[in-house]
Amino acid sequence: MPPANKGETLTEQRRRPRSSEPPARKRRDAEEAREAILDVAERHLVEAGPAGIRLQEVAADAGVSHPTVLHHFGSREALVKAVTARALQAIHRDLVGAIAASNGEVEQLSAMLEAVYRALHKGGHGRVMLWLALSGDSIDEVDANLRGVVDATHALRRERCADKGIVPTRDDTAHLIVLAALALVGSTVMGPTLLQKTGLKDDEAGGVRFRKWLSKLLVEHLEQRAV
Amino acid sequence: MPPANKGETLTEQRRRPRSSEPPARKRRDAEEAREAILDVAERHLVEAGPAGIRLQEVAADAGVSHPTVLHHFGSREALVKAVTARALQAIHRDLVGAIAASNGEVEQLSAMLEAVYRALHKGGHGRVMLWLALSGDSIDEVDANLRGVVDATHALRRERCADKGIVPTRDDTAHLIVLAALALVGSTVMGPTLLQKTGLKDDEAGGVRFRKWLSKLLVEHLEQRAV
DNA sequence: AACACTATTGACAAGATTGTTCATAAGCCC
DNA sequence: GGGCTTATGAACAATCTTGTCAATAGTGTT
Repeated sequence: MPPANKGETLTEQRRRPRSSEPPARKRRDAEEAREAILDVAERHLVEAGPAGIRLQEVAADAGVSHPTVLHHFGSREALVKAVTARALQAIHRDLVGAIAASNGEVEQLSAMLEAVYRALHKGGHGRVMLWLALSGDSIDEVDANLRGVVDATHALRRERCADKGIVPTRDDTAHLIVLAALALVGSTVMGPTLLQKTGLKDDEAGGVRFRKWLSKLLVEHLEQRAV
Repeated sequence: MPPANKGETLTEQRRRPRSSEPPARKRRDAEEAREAILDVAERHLVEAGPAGIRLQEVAADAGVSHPTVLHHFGSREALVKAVTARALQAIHRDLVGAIAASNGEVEQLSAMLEAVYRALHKGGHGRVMLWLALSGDSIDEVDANLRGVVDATHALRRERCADKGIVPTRDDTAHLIVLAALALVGSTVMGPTLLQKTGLKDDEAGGVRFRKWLSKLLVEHLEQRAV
């Protein structure tokens, strides 16, 4: 039968003296340890998604034992929540930074697309967004500002279109943003594959050319009468 | 795992007569059983990705025991390979069907986009493609015909453009296909979320409107001088 | 009806994974 | 230094997951 020995001797066994080597612990500040563990967990999140985060692997990569991870986060689920929350905040921050850096000048649309793509590519942010979207986790922390992006873009656009006497609808601008988001996020995961399978170059230059082409397409539309 | 007892009495135990109820087996043809198991496994693939396929869950949902699944597929990995291969063949078939159904007339581009989207949405094909792309599995079975799609589209386009004396480049057509693929595949996973977070309606009608808008955008470009 | 073939399953095994407990030790304050 | 807080890890436990093995039971063939 599995029970084997009963619990009387357990305390005895546990109190036996340490055999020989005191294995040199290093004690870090709690916040420091949390951040180090989260760094490792985020790499695993990017690579294998939330379901691929294993306590033992994360602990081993962070150079600690897995009970230490549990000590700092309480449970695996709490760790996953913490790492996704931190990753989504980083994505939000990087996206806002990328958009703000290239101020919404139409001439710089190509630069803006490139900056947003790099923000999504760096640190696997695009992958994280798709992992979470597929896994059913909410990504509210990220898209909370999408409405702001639409509104800001639309205001800028109406201002520029006033000269020509045409008034673009907000839905049109919103659709533009949705398309750009789908193209940029998707290309962080399927970009090289799609470029290669359509007969295009799948290296970095090929990606840059695609995004330049995309910005041209969008500018074409922006400078036309907007329905 | 607890060590439990050793194996001397195992044969004895195994040969003990069945206690009471012979639990009524139903025997299916091997091919039939394989397909039934693959159907269940594919649902799990759509829902949780290749890493989320569990032998016990698949077996339970298929109404068999997990050794039966192993009997038919040999190993979990072989099951995953079989289900992904079958899913990718189905995706290929549905995509070719959707593209062929609406013959590449520019006026019907909206209908074609809608048909391709429905093909990607039905049965979670878009989700499967993204799961596999994120998981690093190759999807060669699907995109083998992407080059064909590009070439066919480009031939049709050159024919139509001959009247106006402009010659579009193949790269331009390929970029169009890449953009459409990114938009349609991505919208099967992030579509409603993005529509909602940009302030658009996130129901089915909102999706249709986005794809109609996209077809308009593409037609605008197609009817212009092509660089 | 006897037999061969094989689809099916219960029982077991080995490893992986998460979580608990307790002793230890590192750092900090008096 | 002495004592307190707490970060850390060894050992253990419980469950999950894949895989093996042998017995059982349908199905068709002779």
